[in-house]
Amino acid sequence: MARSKSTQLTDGEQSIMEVLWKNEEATVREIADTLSKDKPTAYTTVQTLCKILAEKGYANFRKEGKAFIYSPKITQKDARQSALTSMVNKFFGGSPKVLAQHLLQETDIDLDDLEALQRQVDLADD
Amino acid sequence: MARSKSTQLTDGEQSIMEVLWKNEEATVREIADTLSKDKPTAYTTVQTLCKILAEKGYANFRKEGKAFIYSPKITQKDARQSALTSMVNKFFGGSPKVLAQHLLQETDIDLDDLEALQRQVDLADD
DNA sequence: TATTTAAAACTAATTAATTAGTAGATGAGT
DNA sequence: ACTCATCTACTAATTAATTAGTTTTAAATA
Repeated sequence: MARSKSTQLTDGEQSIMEVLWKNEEATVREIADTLSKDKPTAYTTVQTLCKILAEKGYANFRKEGKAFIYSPKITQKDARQSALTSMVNKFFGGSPKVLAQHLLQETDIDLDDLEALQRQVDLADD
Repeated sequence: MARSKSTQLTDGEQSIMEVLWKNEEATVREIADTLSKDKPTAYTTVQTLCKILAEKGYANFRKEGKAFIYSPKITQKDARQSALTSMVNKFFGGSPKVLAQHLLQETDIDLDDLEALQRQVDLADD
């Protein structure tokens, strides 16, 4: 037996999704160029990862001319939620409250910050 | 080129650390038995993982008789912090506040809960 | 239309992660 | 001391993840 395919976004997949979320849609070329600003990335590497993202159901694609244009199939919010859930399960005994407590204890976030955030949440409907 | 060794705890490593944190220390046999309650796990599988945990600096070991006894070298709190930091970087643009906002929006945690947690934090000095 | 260019498709190599079997060493009990 | 149980050490197989080269195809342009 060996490892089973991760349901989570891997690091490589994640960095491409980041571009797709920012741009709404993008060609492989655009993604490769964007990622290469940060770290030189071969065109074919991006191509491979895009194909995997589509296979895994994270991205859609359509053909325009001879190039594929990729777009996100899941929202960033959903990806965050899914990552958060799995991390809470793995590290915080499945309890978001334990995570919240950890945040209050170990980061510089305090109640005032959270109250401010709460107000934003109440206002915006995103 | 291929993937580089993960600095994060992998799933397998994590499940063993969980036992070590709960028991303070444990033999391979004890860990294997504990994990097997959940999912049948070969003794040698646990043995391999324990060795890796020691190599990676997550666990200590000492010999007693012919058996090794493993103990955690990092605290659960540290593991949580490190996991949290890397997940905030990966999914929340490096901002714990964005994570906090997400928590308020997408989970059933509200400000009252957080205030209660804050009081606990203020009392306990852990 | 022939050529150039750029994209997809295919191929492939490497390594971590996962899982566990087998052989050999060692300590415990008789 | 000898046997038996058990532990470590060694070996190994599989697959996802990562990265990118090579070949083929198709669009653009001269």
